Amino acid sequence: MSHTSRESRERSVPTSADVARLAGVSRATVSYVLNNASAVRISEPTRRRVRRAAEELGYVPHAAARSLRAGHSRMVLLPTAHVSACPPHSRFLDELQWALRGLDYTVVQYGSMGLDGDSAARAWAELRPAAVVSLGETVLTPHSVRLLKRSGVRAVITLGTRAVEGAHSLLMDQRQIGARAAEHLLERGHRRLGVIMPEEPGPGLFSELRLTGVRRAAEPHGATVRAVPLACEERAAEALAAGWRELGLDAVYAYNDEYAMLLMRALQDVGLSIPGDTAVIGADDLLLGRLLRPRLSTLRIDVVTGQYLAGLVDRAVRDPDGAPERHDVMATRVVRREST
Amino acid sequence: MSHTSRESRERSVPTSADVARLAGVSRATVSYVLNNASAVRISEPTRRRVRRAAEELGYVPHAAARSLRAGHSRMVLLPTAHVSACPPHSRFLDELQWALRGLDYTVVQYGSMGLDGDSAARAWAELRPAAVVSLGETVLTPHSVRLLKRSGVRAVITLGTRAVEGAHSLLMDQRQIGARAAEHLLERGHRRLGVIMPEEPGPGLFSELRLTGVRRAAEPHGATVRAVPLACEERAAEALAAGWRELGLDAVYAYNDEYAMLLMRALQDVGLSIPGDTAVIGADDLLLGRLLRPRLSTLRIDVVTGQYLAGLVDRAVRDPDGAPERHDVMATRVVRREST
DNA sequence: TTGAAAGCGTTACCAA
DNA sequence: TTGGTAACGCTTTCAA
Repeated sequence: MSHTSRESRERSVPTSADVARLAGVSRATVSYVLNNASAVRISEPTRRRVRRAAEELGYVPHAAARSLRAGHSRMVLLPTAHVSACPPHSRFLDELQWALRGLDYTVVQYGSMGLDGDSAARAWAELRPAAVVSLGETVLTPHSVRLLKRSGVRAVITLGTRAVEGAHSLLMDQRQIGARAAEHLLERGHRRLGVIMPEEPGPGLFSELRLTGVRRAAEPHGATVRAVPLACEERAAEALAAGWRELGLDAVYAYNDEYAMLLMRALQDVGLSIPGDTAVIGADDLLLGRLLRPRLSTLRIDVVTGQYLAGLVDRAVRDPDGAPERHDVMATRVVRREST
Repeated sequence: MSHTSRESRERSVPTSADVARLAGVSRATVSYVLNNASAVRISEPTRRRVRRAAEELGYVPHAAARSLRAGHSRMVLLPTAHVSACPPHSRFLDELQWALRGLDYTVVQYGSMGLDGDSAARAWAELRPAAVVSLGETVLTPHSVRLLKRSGVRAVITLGTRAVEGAHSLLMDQRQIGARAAEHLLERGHRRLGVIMPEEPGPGLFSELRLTGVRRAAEPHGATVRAVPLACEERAAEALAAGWRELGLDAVYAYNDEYAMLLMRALQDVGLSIPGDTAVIGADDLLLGRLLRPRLSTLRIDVVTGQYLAGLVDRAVRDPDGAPERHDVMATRVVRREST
C-alpha cells in the first residue's frame, strides 16, 4: 500500500498542476508565469513562487499536450532517406536547423528509410508537424502532399530536381551541373566525352539528369557523349580501366569526386596519363581531390543557404494558403586544377 | 458566413469523431477498428464501414493525442550534435533505426547543435520520448539523465567513451584504438612514434584518449611518443612536413584516414619516402585510402550492430527500473597495406 | 456488439 | 491579479 503510493509518486512525472499545488496557485497562473504571458499581470512574488516550485519539481512542459491544446505545433519535420547525410549536405542541414531554431521551431529529423511514399507520408502526418521540408533524398508525390495538407501540415517544401504539385519547390537543376562540366571539357578542346554513371541506386535520378545536361551542351559542338556505368569499388574501376582505350574517350566527367578519384587512380595504374590521354573532372570539391596527383578538377556546387530556406519555411507556415513558390537555387562553377 | 464555414471545413483536419459520424458509429468503435483491438469483437460490416470512412476522409491519427492519453510514447530520440553524421556512423544509424522500427518504435533525430547540456536535455524531455539514445556526439551528464528520467523517459542509453551515471552505457574504449596502432608500428620495428592530434575541436576527447593508448602500449618497449597537432588543411600539412625531419619520427599514427592522407601527401611532396622514412597509419578504413600510393594502412573499427543496440533499447524501455548495464562494444583491428 | 463518459496536460476565455 | 472551466483528439472502462 505505502509501497505502491511511494512508487507511483516517484514514477509520476510532475505536471503544471503539481507546480500549482506546490506554489499555492491555480494551474492557469502557472501557465501564465511559465509562458511569460504579457496579457495578464501577475505579481512578482507570485511569479517567483511559481518559478521556484517548477524548479524544485524539475517540471518540464509536455510538448504534446501543449500542441494538442494549441491546435498546431512548431515542429519542422525533415524526412531523410537515410537517417544521416554527408557534407556538403550536412553543413547545410546544420545551418537550416540553426536558423529554424532561431525562429522558434523545433527541428526533427525523421528517417524514412524503407518506407514507401505513402506510409512515410502517413507517419509524418501522425506527428502533425507545422512544416515538412523534403531535402531531395526523399521523393514527395502530389498525393503525399495532399495527405500532409489534409492533416494540418501548414507548409510542404521540397528541395530537389523537380517541382511537386502543391508544395513550395526549391529547384536544383542537375542538368546545369552536367552542362558546366561539358562546357569546360569542350573549352579545353575535348570532343569525345565520357560520363561516369554510378551503379549505386542512390544517385540514379541525379546522374541521369546530369548526363542530359552534358548531352545538350555537347551536341552543338559536334562532340560525342558516352555514358559509362561504374560501381564505387576498386575492382570495378580496375575492370573499367583495363578496357578504357577501346572506349576512345579523351575526357570524362565522373559524377562526383569520389568516382573521379577512383577512376583516375585506375587509369593511372594502367599507364594512362591524365590529363594527357584522358581529362577527368569530378564534382563537390572534396578536400581529398587536392591530395592526388594530378590534382583533381571539380565542380563546386553552391546551393541556397540554410537561412534562406528557413525564411521560406517560416513565411509558408504563416501563410499556409499562399500559392506555392518556385525558385531556382543552385549555382555551379568549375574549379580547374590539374586533371583537365 | 458561408465563406467562413466553407473555409473552416476545408481547413479542419479529420478526427476520429468525423470518421465515426461518417460511418454512423461511435468514436469508441472507430478506435477499436482502427487499432485492431482484439479485446472486443466488432462485426465485419461495421469494420468495413469504418475503414471506408477513414479512407475517404484521409484520416490520420494524431500521435500526440494518442500518447497523451496512453501516458507514454513509442518515440526514441536520437540527439545529434550536428544534425547529421558520416559513414561508418551513418550505416550504423540506419541499422539502428531499421531495427527499432521493427520493434514498433518511432525514431526521431534531434539536432541539438548549439544548445548547452541542460537546455538540450530540457528540449528532449518536452517531447516525452520513451527512450533517449545518445550516440557519443552529444555529452550526457548525470544531471541531464536525472532530468530525463524525472520527465518520464524510460530509458537513457549512451554510446561513448565513458559511462554516465544512471544511464545504460555502451563503452567504446578509444585507448584501445591508439594501442592497436602502436602495437602495429612497434611490431614493424619503429620506436619513435608520432601521433597526429586534430586541432579541430570535434575529435578532441577521442584523440586524447587514443594518444593515451599509444603511450601505454609504447612505454614497455622503450619507444618514444610525441603528440603532433595538425589542422585538417593542406597548408597546415605542408608546414608540418617542412619541419618533419627535425621531429625525428620514424612512424606516425594519424587519428584517422583523412589526416593520414593529408600528411602522407605533404611528406611525399618534401621528398620523404613512405614507409621508408616514416610509416603512416590512419583509421576508419576509408575507400580513398586505397587510392593513394602507397596504399594507406589503417585501423578498422567495428562497433556494436544497430540490431544489438535496438534490442538493448527495447529491454530498457520494458524494464525502466533495471540496473544500468555497461558493455564494452568496440573491436579494432589493423588493416595493413603499404604505408607501414 | 456498441455507446457514453472520463481523463491525459495544456492553455484561453470569462468571472471574480 | 487570480481562479474556474472547457476544450484539443484519443483510448478505455463500464454499462447497455
